Amino acid sequence: MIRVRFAPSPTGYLHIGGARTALFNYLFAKKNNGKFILRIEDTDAERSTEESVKIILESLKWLKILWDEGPEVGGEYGPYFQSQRLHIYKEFAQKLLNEGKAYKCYCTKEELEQQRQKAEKMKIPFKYDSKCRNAKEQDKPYTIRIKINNGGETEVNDLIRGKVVFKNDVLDDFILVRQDGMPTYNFVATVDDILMKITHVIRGEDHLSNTPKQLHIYKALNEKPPQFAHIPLILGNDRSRLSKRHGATSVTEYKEKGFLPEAFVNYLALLGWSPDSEENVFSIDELIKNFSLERVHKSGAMFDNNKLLWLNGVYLREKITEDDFVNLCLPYLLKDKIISDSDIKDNFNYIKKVVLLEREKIKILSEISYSVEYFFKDEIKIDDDAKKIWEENKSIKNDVLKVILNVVNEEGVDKIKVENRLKDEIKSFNIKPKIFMHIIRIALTGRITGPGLFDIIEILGKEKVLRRIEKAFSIS
RNA sequence: GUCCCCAUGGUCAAGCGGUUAAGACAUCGCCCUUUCAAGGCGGUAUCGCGGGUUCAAUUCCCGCUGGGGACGCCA
Repeated sequence: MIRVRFAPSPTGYLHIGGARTALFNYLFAKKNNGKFILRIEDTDAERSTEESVKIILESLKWLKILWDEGPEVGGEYGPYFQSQRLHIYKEFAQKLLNEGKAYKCYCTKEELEQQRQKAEKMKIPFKYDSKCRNAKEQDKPYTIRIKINNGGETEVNDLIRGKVVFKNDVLDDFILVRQDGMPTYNFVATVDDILMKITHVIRGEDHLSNTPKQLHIYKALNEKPPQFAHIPLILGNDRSRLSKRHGATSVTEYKEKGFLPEAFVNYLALLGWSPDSEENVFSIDELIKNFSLERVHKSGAMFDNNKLLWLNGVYLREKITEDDFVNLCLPYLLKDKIISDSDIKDNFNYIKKVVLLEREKIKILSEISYSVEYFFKDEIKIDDDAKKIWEENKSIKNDVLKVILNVVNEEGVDKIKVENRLKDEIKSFNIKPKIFMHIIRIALTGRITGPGLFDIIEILGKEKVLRRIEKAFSIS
C-alpha cells in the first residue's frame, strides 16, 4: 500500500508551492490506490498558530485535495499534529542516547554563534566540532545531537533526479532535540514517516539537502527509508523562488480573486509535470489517471499568471453551467455593493441575464462587478476613451441619439427589431457603423466596450434606455 | 565561500542518437463582427558555450558559464 504525506508547518497561509506539493502527493496516492496523509508539523511553538492550521485546512479543502488520514478525519497512525506526539519523539531520542548514537551537547547558543561567525570570516563552512561527544553528564541545559561518522558518503536515490551523492564530511552532528526539549524538523519528520508507514516522500527540491541527514536518522534507528522524489521549485518572474514580492503567493488570495479551484489545480499540475498528450485542460480525475512521477520535470518552473488566467477563463465559460456561473458571481456583486440581498430575491432574472452577458469575457470572477456595474446604476460614468469618441463626433452625437430615441419609442427594446431598424437608419448617416453604435453605447454604458449593444438595450428595458438617452443629450 | 540540483522560443513544455525540433500561454496578422471578448486561420520566436564519443548529437560524457537550492536549537 502506497502511503504519502503532505506535512506543512502552520506558520502562515498555504503557499502555492505547498499546494502543488500537496497536489502531486495527492495525485500520486490516488493514481496508485494509496493513501494521502496530512500531518501538521508544528514543533516550532513560536511560529505555529491555530489560525494558520485553519487556513491551510480550508485551502486544501477548497482545492478538493482531501486527505485520507490527518486532522479532523483521524486515522490509525495519529495523532497527526506533531505537537501532540512529543512523548513519542522523546522516546526515540532516549533510545538513540542509550545506544550511543546520539549524545547530549552542553554548548550554548552564544558559543556556537561565535564559532559560526569565525567560520564565516575564514570563509569556510561552519561545522559543529563534536566537542561534547565525550562530555560528562552535567547539570546544565543540553541539546541532543546525532553522531555522524566522518568519511564515506550517503546516496539518495531520488525518483526524479536519480542517484545523488553527498559526502558525509559535509554533515555535522546536527541537533535532534532542542534545549527546551522540543525536537527538530529532521528528527520528527523521520520518526513520523517511519511510524506513519510512509512509502514515498514527495516534497520540494529545497529538501534535497536535508535528505542525507534524514537518511542518517533512518540508519541510526535501523529503519528502511522510503523512496524520495524531490519536485522542482516554483519560481517567480525573476527566476528566484516564488515569494511575496512576486505577487500573490497564497491559495487564499487566488480564491478571493475568483479563480476556480479546478482551474487552479489544473494549472498547478502543469507546472513541473507534463501529460503524455497535447491536452492542457484536465479534470482532477483525468489528472489522477495521467499522473506519474516519471513525467515530472527536473528544473524549476516560473509561475505564469497569464496562463492561469487563460485556463480560468476556459473553466468559466466551458466547464461550469450557466447557473453555477451566476451563483459564483453573486458573492462578488454583493461584496462590491453592486446588488443587495433583496435584489437577488426580487430581481434574480435580471441579474442572471446581465451576468451571463459577461461569461465569455471575464477571466476571474472578481471582474464581474466592474463589468456589469452600469446595469445597476443610473448615473453613468463616462470613461476617457468614451469621452474622446463623443468629442470627435460632437456634430452628429445628438442626431444619433435622436435616432435611437425614436427607434426605442416606436419599436420597444426587442433586440431583433432594434437591430434591424438601427441598421436601416445608419444609412442616412455618413459614418461607420462602429462609430454610430459607439455613440449609443456610451450613452447607455459610458464605455466603448462590452456585450452586444442590442443585448444591452433589451436587458436594460425601455424605461432605462429612454432615460439614459435623454440624459445623454446634455452631456458632452 | 562550501555542498547539491538544474539548463529546448518571452513563459509552461514534448523530445529520450538520425525529427520539417510537437503542443499550450503570451505576442503579431487575417477572418468573423456594432465594440470588447470568444472562436477560426496563419506568422514571428528555442536547443547557453567549448571540448570529446559517434557515420550522426538538442539527445551520451567532461569542462565552463549561467540560474536555483541548502548550509539554524525554522520547517
